[in-house]
Amino acid sequence: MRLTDTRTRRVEEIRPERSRRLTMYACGPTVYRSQHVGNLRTFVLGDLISRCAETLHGWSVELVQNITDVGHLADDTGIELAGEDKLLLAAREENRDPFEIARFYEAQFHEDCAALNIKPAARYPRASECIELIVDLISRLMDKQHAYVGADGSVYFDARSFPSYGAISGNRLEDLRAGHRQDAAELSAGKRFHADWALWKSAGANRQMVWDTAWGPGFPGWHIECSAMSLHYLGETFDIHTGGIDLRFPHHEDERAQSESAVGHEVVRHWVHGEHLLADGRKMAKSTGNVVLVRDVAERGFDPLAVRLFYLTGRYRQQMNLTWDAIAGADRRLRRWRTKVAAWAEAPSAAMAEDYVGRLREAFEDDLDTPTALVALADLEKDDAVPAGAKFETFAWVDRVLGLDLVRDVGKPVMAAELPDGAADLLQRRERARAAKDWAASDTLRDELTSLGVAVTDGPDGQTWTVS
RNA sequence: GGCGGGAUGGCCGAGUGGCUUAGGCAAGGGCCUGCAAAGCCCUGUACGCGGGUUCGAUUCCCGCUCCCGCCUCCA
Repeated sequence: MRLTDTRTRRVEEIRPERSRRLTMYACGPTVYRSQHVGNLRTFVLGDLISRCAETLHGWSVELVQNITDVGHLADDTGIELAGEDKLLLAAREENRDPFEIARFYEAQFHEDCAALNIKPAARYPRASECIELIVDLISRLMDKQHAYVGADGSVYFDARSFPSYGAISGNRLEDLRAGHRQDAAELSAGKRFHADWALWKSAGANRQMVWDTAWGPGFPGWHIECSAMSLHYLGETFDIHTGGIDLRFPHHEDERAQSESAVGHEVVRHWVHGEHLLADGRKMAKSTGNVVLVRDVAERGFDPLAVRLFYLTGRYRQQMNLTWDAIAGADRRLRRWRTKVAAWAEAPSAAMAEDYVGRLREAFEDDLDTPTALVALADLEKDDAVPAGAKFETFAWVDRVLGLDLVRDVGKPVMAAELPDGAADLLQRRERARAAKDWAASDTLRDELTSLGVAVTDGPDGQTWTVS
């Protein structure tokens, strides 16, 4: 398996350190709002790596994904307003327990992942439940002189104590512009150097989500939880760390500095970053106002997995521009494939089409070249030389990587679908109308059946129907 | 100012020094149908701008323009 490593800036051969077990950490959601399809794109990236490892190599995958439910959550005001649970909104406005909010969005995150066929991680540690790990790690960094208590009582990491700072992002400490987006004085308060960052934030006036420590009451900084969790759950060396490209700096740079300063060597063997999903040509973000949620896709009548297929039409290292036309196109292709796969499943069984399997395998291995894999599938779909049974087996196999539920409709026509009330009668009347060549009545009845969710098709042997 | 990624036909999006210049969706034509839908077959339109290298560049080099992202909220 080859993947582009952000740190080495090259495509690297991935071999698990522990021969057949791939260890991976995926930066997870901050659960104070809904995850949008841009966030989900990155999670699908991790899922693709997992599925390739399992399906193509037979490796087991140990994936850990954090749930950030403390920290910068505390002073963020960006909560969803439209279509949200009113109780939740009230809780927020009345300054009720923020953990209620966190748990609500955490549950929603899992639902959205399930809708996109993202396989669950082995663990989803919550930051709020890893405070001990975090405090221990900060203590180690203090002991090793990589951290200090600032003038404001917060604990900071001393960026200049980590010589290879910038290895992932290409940034140089001396070139970073202090306070590029915020007031420099405010940001640097308590720090010795503007690029230092908080490991432990002093509670200040906050009363909720605050823990007591030797440095006083407070809460963890943004980056430290990932170091603490990954070191604890995956060990001092693990294979792959994924995340969105925006996390490359400062989040992953800082995480790397913390982890390596603590253990004294490189912890993450390969950093893999997914590019952004754009909408209207801009990064999808709440603040930009171009957010699309999984439920928005469903509400327009599209299968959420059309979004997953849409991701697959581009490479993970490229930005993609989301349009509803593109989603509609993916949705249509998805339906067509499912219908065909179901039809092929009825044919005599046959072994997989090995030449196509080879093409597919090679595409995935080549830095997750999913567009090329989809081309191979399009070719296979139309290849008359391949028996239907072999097409079925090959599509079923590849779906273990693609995760598109391509076999969803298999066996469906065999099962007797329940007709809605009155539909059987309409069908009988339509059959009589057709026999009498009363096309006007036939069309009216077809419309009525459609509104009941029964799709009628006319063929040489009369009408057939399916229930949607 | 530093760092990272782009600009391909109506839309999305691969890719390549020339060879049949992906694929999907849409569109146009056809088959099928009483008419549709679905399905099937066929068919266009392209490589941001200006130089250079080359027999030949969308692909390599130089310059330019524009776009997106990060520089301590960010997938």
